[in-house]
Amino acid sequence: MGRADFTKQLLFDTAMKLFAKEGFEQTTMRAIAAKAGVAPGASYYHYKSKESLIQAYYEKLHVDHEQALIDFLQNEKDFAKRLRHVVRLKIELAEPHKDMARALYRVAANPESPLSPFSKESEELRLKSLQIFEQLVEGSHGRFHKEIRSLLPKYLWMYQMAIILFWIYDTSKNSKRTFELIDQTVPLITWLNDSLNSAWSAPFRGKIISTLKSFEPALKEEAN
Amino acid sequence: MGRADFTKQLLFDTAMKLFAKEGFEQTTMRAIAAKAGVAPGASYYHYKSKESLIQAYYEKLHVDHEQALIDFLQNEKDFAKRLRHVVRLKIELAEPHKDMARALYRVAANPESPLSPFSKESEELRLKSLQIFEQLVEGSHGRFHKEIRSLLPKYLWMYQMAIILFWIYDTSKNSKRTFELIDQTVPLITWLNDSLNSAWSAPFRGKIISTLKSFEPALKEEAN
DNA sequence: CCTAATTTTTGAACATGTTCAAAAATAGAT
DNA sequence: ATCTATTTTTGAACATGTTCAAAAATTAGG
Repeated sequence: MGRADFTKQLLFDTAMKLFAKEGFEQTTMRAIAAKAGVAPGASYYHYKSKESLIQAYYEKLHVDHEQALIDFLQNEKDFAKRLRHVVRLKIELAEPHKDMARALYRVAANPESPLSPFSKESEELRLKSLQIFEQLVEGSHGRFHKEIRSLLPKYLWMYQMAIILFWIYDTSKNSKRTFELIDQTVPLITWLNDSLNSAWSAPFRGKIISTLKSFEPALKEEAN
Repeated sequence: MGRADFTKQLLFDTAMKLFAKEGFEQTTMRAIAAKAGVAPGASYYHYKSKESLIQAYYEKLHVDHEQALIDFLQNEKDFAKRLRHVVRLKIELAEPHKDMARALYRVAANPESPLSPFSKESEELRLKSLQIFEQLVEGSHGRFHKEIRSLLPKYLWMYQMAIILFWIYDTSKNSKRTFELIDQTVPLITWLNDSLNSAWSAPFRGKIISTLKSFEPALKEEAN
């Protein structure tokens, strides 16, 4: 690890510590640099902005998530249980740094920002996240309508986004309500999915699928 | 109108003009003050922050929305048509200032911010927005399950929030895709609502209603 | 080793949102 | 009208994210 890599890692670690202790807003770039023993400008050599430190964190979060899921997804094959666990785990891992999530979310709200979940710059991370849900569906026992099955990963990704959104605003102790929400919505999703296989839903199935198709989250590239 | 009110209004108008022309980020408080012919500090006497100018805009947007709906809601009684029109109109009115919506959204992502849609400070506006949906449901022909009917306004408000969220990220020309999304999801909502009245949904109805109840958006006050 | 090119670091300077004590304008009371 | 209290305005100063030219450290070639 060269001098530069060392400094970069040091800045990241220092920033994470300070963000956790003081909060994202309250932590100044000067403080990070000072604590790391470098000049303020150094931070900007390694990280494009204060917010890009967050993206670095999110990449790490994703890796941790993926890592922690390997065993589980190999053993548990029930769709509902898989979905519940994947989403709960994401929140559990993110919980200690909630205000970083909020900060990211803030910047991410600007579609032109490179940190937007739909931007070109974050495409790589987005696709990696998607893979988790592809894997989730892939290894699941359970009946899926053929077309639904191919759309499902993207929509489950969206579902996770929605849960994260709820969590960001959730002020209950230990985000208790978010976990309750997951526990209550996962069965609904399963039920909805099962319903789409039932005969009674036939008349509407086509319409639903075409809506789902035309608005499926564009995770790969732009098209207006 | 006293001197202060005049200055306040002048600052608001000037800010809106500059935001529309240059964008929210690109417009500096100094520029607003200069164009309005006052000192920078004056802006902060009348508006707590740059973002609070946005809230002022959102209040105005709401009033415009309400105003423009009066006639329509009196004449059109079909639920789906009412919902479609209310939500489309909101977007149409907001469209010219999309990047202000984005800026608001950004700040709003912090639940501790007074601009958060769930904060105490914006409770008044939130309740007023809710009233539109109460009115919408109230005057609708159509069958509603009794318990659903009382929950519906809040969830339609949430639906509108979701549409706004989509719109914020929508980069299609004139936000075309957002309007398509509205046109396609309104029938789905109607269908879902109708479905809940059907016999086949009986076994799940209780569960759905209790989930809807326990997670109904807390638009009035906090409770963990 | 020595030198030149490249990478990394520095720290002062800049831009902009915001604060604040002092000044100016206004309103109220006598 | 004069004095006092209150409201409104001013503009310099501050905090912090960020930039950038110069300096220092490192690497590569001979």
